[in-house]
Amino acid sequence: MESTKKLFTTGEFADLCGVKKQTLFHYDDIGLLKPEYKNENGYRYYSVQQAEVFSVIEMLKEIGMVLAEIKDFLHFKTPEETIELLTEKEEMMEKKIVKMQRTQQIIQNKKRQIEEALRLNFDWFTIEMMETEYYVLSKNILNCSDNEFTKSVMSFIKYTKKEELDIGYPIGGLILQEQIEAEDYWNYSHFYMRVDQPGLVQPFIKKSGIYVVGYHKGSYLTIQETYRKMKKYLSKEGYRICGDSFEEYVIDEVSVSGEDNYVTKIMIQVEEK
Amino acid sequence: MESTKKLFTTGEFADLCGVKKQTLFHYDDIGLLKPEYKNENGYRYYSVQQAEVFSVIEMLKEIGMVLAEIKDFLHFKTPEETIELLTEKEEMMEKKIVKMQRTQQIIQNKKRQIEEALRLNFDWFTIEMMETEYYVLSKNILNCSDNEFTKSVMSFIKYTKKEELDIGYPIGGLILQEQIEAEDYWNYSHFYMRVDQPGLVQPFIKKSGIYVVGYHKGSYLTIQETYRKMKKYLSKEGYRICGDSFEEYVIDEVSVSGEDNYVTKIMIQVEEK
DNA sequence: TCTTGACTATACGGTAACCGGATACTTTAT
DNA sequence: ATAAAGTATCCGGTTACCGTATAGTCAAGA
Repeated sequence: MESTKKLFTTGEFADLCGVKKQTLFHYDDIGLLKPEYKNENGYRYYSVQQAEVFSVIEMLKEIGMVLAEIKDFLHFKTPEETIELLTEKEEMMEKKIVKMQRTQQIIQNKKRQIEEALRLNFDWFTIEMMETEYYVLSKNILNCSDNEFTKSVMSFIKYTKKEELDIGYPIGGLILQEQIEAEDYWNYSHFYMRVDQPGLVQPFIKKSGIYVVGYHKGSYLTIQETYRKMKKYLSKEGYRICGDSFEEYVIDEVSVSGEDNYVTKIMIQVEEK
Repeated sequence: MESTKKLFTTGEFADLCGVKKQTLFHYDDIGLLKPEYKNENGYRYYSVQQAEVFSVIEMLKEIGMVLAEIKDFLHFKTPEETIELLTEKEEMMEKKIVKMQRTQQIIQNKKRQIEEALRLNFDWFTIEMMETEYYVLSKNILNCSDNEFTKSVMSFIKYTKKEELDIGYPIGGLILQEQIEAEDYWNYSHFYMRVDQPGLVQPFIKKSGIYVVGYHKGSYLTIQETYRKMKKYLSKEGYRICGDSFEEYVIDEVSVSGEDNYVTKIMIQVEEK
């Protein structure tokens, strides 16, 4: 709305739109938003309406269109096409928002994980009552070759990505009771990832019950030390292992530098002797 | 979790992470994510843990950190700092989400506006009962100079931006009853923008009542034609203008090309003679 | 009317975070 | 041993600008 053509200079218009003059030069260059009028010396003058156009450009940018697309759109448009595009973009926005909310949840979970890790004492073992938890498992990787191992990791990680199962919980490794007893500590049977809701796919269930919980600090190459101490602790306290071992990196390269500072949480179901 | 160092080639790792090899080369170049091991021929090999690091990098990117920042962060980190950063970024995410939701709302309103405009007949006038609506107004711009005009538009638009009042409704122009009667059709008294909730600031109120509603197609320079027709219509139907005129561009450069296709909605409160 | 200071345009270079292609070399499976 | 598939490096290009230098222009006051 304006009474007569009252125009803005590039500087004013840039200020109005909250951008640099450069941006307007650029938009002029690529033909996205040409000033209403250019005087004989090349001075640009913009109208109020163009501020509306500018804000639409900003909006379309925000929903992920590149300038060239926006230009095309603003050139060949009918109200119907505009509605169509807006509808399409509205859906994209929705997806983006959902993705960001998921990321937010991941951040929260990671934070909680680190906070928990900060509060704990690595040298102690505890016996804890644990609730049922649900996991998705990778293929069986017991005694597998390097090649099969890499393939399994890949397909598992890609699977969790595709299904959007990663919500900030770490990837865990499952070691069967047999392997623990045989001191075959680096022979995982599966990878796992915790999921919140039992969901569509048949989940693996970590039974509720009493678990020994311990933390190993340092590279996984030295994890046998912690397992040995844990076994000693268990026999002293009168417990016996009665399930598989769940291993999770609770502190890894993400939050500290160097393997020596990694922390692995170990959980094994036990029973009183 | 892994039993022994089983490594991925660049191609495999890229596939695993869902990116191009180029990205990994780039991250290696800038020192953001260096492969665990490089053989004598320069072949890169990545570990499973690095996939975790990669996904954190992606997350940090998503929340708006540039690679250099991410690199710094991943280098000088303690769990405490990680938490601090995550907390900060979590808030940023929240704001971003809110902003996107606002954009979504704007899109919805624009769509509705265009849809309404598509359904209407430009050549008819109607008498409608209208509910109370709330507006924010610009400074008074009656009889003002070009310079004052531009200044007022600027401060008004900047104000609506700052206060985030623009939720997809068009900027409107208010013409006082006097001006309408004097056929002084381009002398606006204020700009306005409709707001949903009465909010903090003292809003201007468009009273509920009966309004004549008409649409002008074409440049605002020819709007007097529509006003004349409207007046004729009103006297024929036995109505008299009893309020100011509210003008809104319902179809502008945003959805069509060229002033000739613009559509201005005109609303004036009336009473029976 | 002239001067001065604030503003403007153009041109050129640079930035981030990659992408794609060309070329030459390695690995690996047969 | 050989071929197919994969890899590294170099180089240029991309998008949406930002900064700076230079030169020209505008507008307000003396």
